[in-house]
Amino acid sequence: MPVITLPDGSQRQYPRPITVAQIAADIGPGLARAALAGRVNDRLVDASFSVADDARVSIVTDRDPAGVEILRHSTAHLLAHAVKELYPEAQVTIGPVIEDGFYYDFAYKRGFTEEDLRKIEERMAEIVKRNHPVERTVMDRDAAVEFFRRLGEEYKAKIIEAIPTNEDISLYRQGDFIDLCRGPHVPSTGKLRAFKLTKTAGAYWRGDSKNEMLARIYGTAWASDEQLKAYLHRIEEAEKRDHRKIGRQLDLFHMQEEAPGMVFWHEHGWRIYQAIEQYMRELWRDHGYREIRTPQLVDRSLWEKSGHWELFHSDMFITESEKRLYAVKPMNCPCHVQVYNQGLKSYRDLPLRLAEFGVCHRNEQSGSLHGIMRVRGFVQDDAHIFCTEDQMLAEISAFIDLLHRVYRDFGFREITYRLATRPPKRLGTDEMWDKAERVLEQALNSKGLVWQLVPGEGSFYAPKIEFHLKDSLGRFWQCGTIQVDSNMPQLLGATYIAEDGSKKTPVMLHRAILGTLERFIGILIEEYAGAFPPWLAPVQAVVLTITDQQIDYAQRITETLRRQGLRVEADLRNEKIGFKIREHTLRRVPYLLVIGKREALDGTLAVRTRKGEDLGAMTPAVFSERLTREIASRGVNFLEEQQHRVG
RNA sequence: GCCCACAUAGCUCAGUCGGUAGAGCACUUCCUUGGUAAGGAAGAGGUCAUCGGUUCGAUUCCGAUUGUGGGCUCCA
Repeated sequence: MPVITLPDGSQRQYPRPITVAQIAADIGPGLARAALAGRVNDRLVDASFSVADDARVSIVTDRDPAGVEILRHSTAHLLAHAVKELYPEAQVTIGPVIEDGFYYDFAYKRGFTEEDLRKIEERMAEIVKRNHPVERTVMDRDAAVEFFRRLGEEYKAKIIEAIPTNEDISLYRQGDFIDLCRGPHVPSTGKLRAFKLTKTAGAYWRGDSKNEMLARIYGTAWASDEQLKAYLHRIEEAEKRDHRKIGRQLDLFHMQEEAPGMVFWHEHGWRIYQAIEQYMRELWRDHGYREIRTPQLVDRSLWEKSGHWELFHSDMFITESEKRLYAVKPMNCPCHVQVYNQGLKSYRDLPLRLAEFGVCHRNEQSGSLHGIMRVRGFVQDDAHIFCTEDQMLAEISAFIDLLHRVYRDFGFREITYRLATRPPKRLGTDEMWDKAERVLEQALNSKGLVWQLVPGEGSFYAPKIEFHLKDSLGRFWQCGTIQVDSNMPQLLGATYIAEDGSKKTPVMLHRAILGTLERFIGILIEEYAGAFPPWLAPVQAVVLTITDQQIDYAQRITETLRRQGLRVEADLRNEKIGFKIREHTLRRVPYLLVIGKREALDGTLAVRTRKGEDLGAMTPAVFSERLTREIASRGVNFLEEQQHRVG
């Protein structure tokens, strides 16, 4: 006699065990149709799940985020079902839900083509029409292994073998297709409607590059066609913000075949770059950092001492001169230790913070290059803090505060925090790693941050906190980092004289806020879709003449504004004003200063923003004063606020 | 590095079932001096990524290389 408590608090009693679907039907026919699954005492279950005891039950529909996840998961099964029907030789492996969709990996003699995708999609629609019930069965582990072996599904068998032997395995069947799955799933294939296969890709079996490549198919699935359409539209819009596209449109930089993974910065891109450098320099100055500069090429012996030669070798560009081998520096840390090592250091010198816009090169795998986000030549806003163990926590904490301040100034709200711990290939003792990981964790917690643990992803010399930002397509990129390292100072002989006169090894904190200027600017371009706030905009204002009569006045004004440190250009071309407005609006110039007969006569400017607002006429002095104030406050346009986030 | 796709004018893209190419924008010149998102006309511009193969003939078909894109692995 189970008593069922519904989310609204109401209770229903049934004479015998009852399924979630029956409860839904008992509540109403609409809900019965909409039911995808159930939640019984907070556990997600199939609609066919039978409730025997008293329980809290809610019906999961596609209005529930968990319901949409179930849709996506079931659509992954639908995809596998279709693939097995069309390509029986393909073996199924795994098919998880991801953000906005799902994928499924198949072992097949070749990758799937666009043509295949169309066929598979059609077959999926057909299976939906057949409306197969989706049924759950349970098998013991060994029987399940045997079962999939007999089907020729070696990968599934291997997956199940990894599950403890005494556990039961749940299988889901729809028509002739059976897959291993924890579930839950939709009650029948007819529930799946709004989906689309989006792309194919290769992916290693078990995510290990030593293993064979599988053929992956990505798809997206939604509760309704409208939602699917909205999603596809959102992706299309996001692609317009691609930094590579905008970089070309705004003439910020280019890359070319002869220098893969290296950026040719053009004047306008370089202005953004310099604005950021200048900003960071001021911050360094105000927070006790000392800026230095170290060499590009360093003899192999230093890299051997630091461990790079052994553990980072394939990432380094090596060059030879007079029978000596040099590496182009992939990191600045060993060089910074050399600067530290000049002269005796006392505990009184600590913490010592050495900063550099460090030009580094890494021979990244060709396949991982990506616009200016992932390059081979880059500049880090790098610094190394040499300190005692007692000072670590305070330094890390101050660093996180500084990073937050910087990200806020650039307009970023959403930061993802990850703690990456010791990798398999590493330097040093476990005690060192224990201590280093602990202090990073402590710092994160003391800030009350929500963070994610990523075991094994630290660098070879230290664990790290990673600060990630999102690009326009929602892909995460690590920008900031802080790493606690006792290895490097020891290997490179860094010491200080402690209070008691003994020689001690300092701890070294590796840290970057932007990460690399290249990646950071890439993210920035996508965040603002090229419409930079005035303090970063390569051109802050353009003076536009209406006729040739105003050329002299326009040139005078432009010169005046430039002398005040503003990035101002003049457009004196013999073109109609509408044409010029259009062009500079498309270039996202924050302010357009129109000069016609009236303005020339009054000694004013007609100010228009890139959003199209008319700010009316003002004198050059007033405009300059307002813009200067705005730049100093690092605000977005006085009329724009945070509108870059919308649309 | 691996899987798949792609590479045509400065940009965005058509096109050639194998007979060496076309549009729009941009560019140059001329006309136009026009008040807030494209004024008009003419002109110039391409070894169809590179190298090789097949062919009477290759930008087109095949192969390799390089680069780019989407993923995977790796990473800031």
